[in-house]
Amino acid sequence: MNIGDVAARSGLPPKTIRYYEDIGLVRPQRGENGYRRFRETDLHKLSFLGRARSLGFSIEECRNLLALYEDEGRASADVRRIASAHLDEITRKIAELQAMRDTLTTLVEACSGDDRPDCPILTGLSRAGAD
Amino acid sequence: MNIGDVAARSGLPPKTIRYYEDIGLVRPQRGENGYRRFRETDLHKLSFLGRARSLGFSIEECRNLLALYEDEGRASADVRRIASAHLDEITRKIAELQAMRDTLTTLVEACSGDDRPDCPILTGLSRAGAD
DNA sequence: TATGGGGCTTCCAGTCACTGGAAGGTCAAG
DNA sequence: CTTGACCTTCCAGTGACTGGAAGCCCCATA
Repeated sequence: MNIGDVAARSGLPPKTIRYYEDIGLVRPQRGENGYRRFRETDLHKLSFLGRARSLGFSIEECRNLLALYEDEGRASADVRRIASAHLDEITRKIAELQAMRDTLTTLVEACSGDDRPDCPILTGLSRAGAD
Repeated sequence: MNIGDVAARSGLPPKTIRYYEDIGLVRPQRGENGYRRFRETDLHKLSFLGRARSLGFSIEECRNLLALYEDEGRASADVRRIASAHLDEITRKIAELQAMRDTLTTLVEACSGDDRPDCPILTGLSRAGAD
């Protein structure tokens, strides 16, 4: 398979696949013309990476997950540890965003949104009081 | 005020304040020794920026908000429009993170997390099925 | 007056995970 | 033989800082 084929089948852009090779996540072979030649296992890896990335795992986390994926003697505890840590991080981010949303919702609802200059949003942003 | 003073009073690191000057968000004066000299209005702007950033507004959004903040003839509708768009974006991100969390939670709960290699998390990441 | 320490300056490089674009080689169809 | 799609590499840019180096400046103390 050429890069375009794996791109279509994995859902990843060719640029991203080249980048993943650059950083050592996949190691496709090369044809005589210099083109990358991907095997089925490469495709599986890339699909795995695409799904892990879409769940928000960082590249380094993906690298570790991929290593465990390929290690037949792994302990599932190691996988679980990575996933749990990531889950905590996601939960933290959700809480952070919800706090932003709550504050912003209050401000937006208080703003008349007309052609007058008075604006509780700007007041809220400029006030030194409690956030 | 020197940069250390505004940093302490605004809560922003000196590096960030210099960066904000670089990109034209603040324009402190300069003393004879080359040091930045901040006035109270500069401090207000920086505090405003700090709060807007902490609510997740991008730098460009901050720039626009700051311009409206300083424009006595603004229409609050313009402020509200920016804030509402940002609110929508936050809501979208929360939904995205919650979808990740749901999927991940299911996977993590299904994983025994012991020293055996079987792992539903890895299976979930490698399977071609519906996400 | 020397010196020490902290604060200030600029500039360069790195972060993360790509993404865009330029310049050029390769391949299959018509 | 040409056209156009595909492939290659390399360089630069994104956003919003952050770290670090090299070098002034200022003040207090010995």
